[in-house]
Amino acid sequence: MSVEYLQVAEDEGEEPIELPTEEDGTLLLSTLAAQFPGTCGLKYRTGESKPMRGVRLNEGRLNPPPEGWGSQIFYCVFPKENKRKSDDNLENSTAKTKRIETKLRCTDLIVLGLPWKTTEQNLREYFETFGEVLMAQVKKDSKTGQSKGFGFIRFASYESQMRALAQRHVIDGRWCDVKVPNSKEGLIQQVPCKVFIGRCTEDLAAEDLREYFGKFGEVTDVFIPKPFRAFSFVTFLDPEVAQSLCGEDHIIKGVSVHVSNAAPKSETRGGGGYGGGGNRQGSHVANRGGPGGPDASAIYKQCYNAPNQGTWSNTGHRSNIDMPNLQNLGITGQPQQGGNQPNCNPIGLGLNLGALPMNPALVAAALNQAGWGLIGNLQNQPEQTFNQGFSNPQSSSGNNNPNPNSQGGGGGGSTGFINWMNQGGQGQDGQWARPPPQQQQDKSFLKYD
DNA sequence: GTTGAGCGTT
Repeated sequence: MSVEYLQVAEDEGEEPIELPTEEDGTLLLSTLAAQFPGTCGLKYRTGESKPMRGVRLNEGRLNPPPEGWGSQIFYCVFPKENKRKSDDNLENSTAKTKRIETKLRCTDLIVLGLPWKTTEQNLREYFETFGEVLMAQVKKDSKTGQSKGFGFIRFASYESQMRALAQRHVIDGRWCDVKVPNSKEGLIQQVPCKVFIGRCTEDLAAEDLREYFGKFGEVTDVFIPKPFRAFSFVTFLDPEVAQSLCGEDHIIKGVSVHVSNAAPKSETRGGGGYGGGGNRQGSHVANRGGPGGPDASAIYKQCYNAPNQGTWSNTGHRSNIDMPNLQNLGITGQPQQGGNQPNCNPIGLGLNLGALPMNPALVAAALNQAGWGLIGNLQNQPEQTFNQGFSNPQSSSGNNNPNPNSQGGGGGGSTGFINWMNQGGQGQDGQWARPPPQQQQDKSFLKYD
């Protein structure tokens, strides 16, 4: 049998090297990353003066273009870090860009939930797609050599570390969590990644915000409430960047917006509900870790049904930085089979959506408080996981398009819940067009008057 | 040869 090779270069103008493909014609991302550490994908030119085209990535395998790999040269794609160099046409192009170079030290990271079969080599190869891996070890029983199902990794760059911490992982077919050792919640940001953008106008689209704020650091999410509420949220990969922008005024497309902390103004109204529980060290940030309520995570655990190997494969969400780290929500589910799931309406954990006079802004605020600040990202979840209980009659759930590019909350919603949320304007008075099916009628902590 | 929340024999 002959192995097919394709030519890959780090960038245009660089000398390509040949990489072997697999039997099925795909190129393993790990193969690619072995030669180009830090790569997260491939792109290629379809013609002169045409834009680059991305190569499909699915389950760690890069799929050839329809016409095959051919003899053309493919170029590595690297995670966007410090994109722009100089922005002279910018009102706000101060030395801020430098802030994102703030280097924070790396720590060992614990990887929980490894399959028994995963070796240190596997572990290393998997995480090399996030950046240079300095150390990878799988803890084993000293006698039997059997894996204990967890291990440690160490990245060379804090950037990579944050990327790895920012999402859940599927390693050798199993959901795994990456955490800072002995930090209970894993990705608890001491500093919030999310900022509140006030004074937005309606023509400030998610893409505008993403592009503009992308100058200061990688933007992982943009959320614009619908209907229009004159504010939005921008989430950065680097909390330092988010922090550095707080309190500032920025001009985007001629609109002066104000950046501030994404903390909800009213922490907990009336004592009931969420805010109080998870608060630590006086921080009241929107996207701190898990829900404050003690039983919320239990409900999440019950509800969450991680995709099994047979179904997650066609979603293409791996290596997607936009994928929320569900462990923050108390979700540690593994693919589980059978069993009656309880109500999987995530709002059912306390938000009574059956109540009528509810507007999206309230929900957004409540979700924020409940630790669902990443809600804008959840549309990237495989439908069968997130959409349970939210099957929108308008969104045919037979459609399993990967929806690869997160446009934040403003993007073309594809999942039932997001659609449902975004339908807020369709009803009269900006009310929710219709409550989702399967809402729970009991405990409501949200008060609106 | 089994297991599935946790925290690293060096």
